[in-house]
Amino acid sequence: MTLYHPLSEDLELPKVLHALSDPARLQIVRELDLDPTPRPCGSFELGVTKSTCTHHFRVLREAGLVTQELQGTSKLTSLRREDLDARFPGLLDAVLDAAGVRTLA
Amino acid sequence: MTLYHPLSEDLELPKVLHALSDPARLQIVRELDLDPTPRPCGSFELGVTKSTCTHHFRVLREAGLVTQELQGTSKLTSLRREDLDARFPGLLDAVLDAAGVRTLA
DNA sequence: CCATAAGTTCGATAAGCGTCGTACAATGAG
DNA sequence: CTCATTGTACGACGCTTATCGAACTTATGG
Repeated sequence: MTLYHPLSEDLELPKVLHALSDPARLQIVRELDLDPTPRPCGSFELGVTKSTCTHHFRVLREAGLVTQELQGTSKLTSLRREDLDARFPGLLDAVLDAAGVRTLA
Repeated sequence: MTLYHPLSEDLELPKVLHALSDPARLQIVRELDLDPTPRPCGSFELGVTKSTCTHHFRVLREAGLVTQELQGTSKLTSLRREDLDARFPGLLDAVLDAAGVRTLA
């Protein structure tokens, strides 16, 4: 069973914005931007349970913000920087800049 | 009774992104950007009822995206461009550019 | 082989959202 | 004054969301 990932050209702006409008998910994207090494879901400090975590990563993946590849019992997550920049130039940078203005409003 | 408008420095990124994540509201912001003349709420082609319209404008106002001033029986809406650019530089432009890529995904 | 670790799945719950219709308030035009 | 216009208030509706806990799956390390 392969994980669903929308094609770059099929990314929808409202879905992307909605995915980014949750503090936990914004935090995930932010951490992935600071350190682009693909990381397992569990390595994020989100203060939510595993099942909630699963939920947030699925939202991010289905909106096209991240990819997830299975690696043993882990699932490595990476930011889809190039795809996002291609489809919505400047958007991710602007959001990340905005998220950095304060310690995370 | 005066309408609530958050201060520029109090705008919260998740709220702003959420406000922009609805197609109808994105459309409103887009139209206000194309023609910055303050307009009454009724002058937007949104295909929703008046009460739904009221709802969307309140969400935009409370997120800090627009101002609304009473003028007779109308309520003139304007985009808070300067405030947004000051608080989240480049964000609005990036979103509007992204919204323009297709006819509104 | 067994135990652990990493995620998923499946309810469940409580809250929020987008939408509508109807009734209401306030202003401006005749 | 009266009426049309513009928008609000309120309640209702169905849907989605964020969250959790418990049970399950799957791979890895001893």
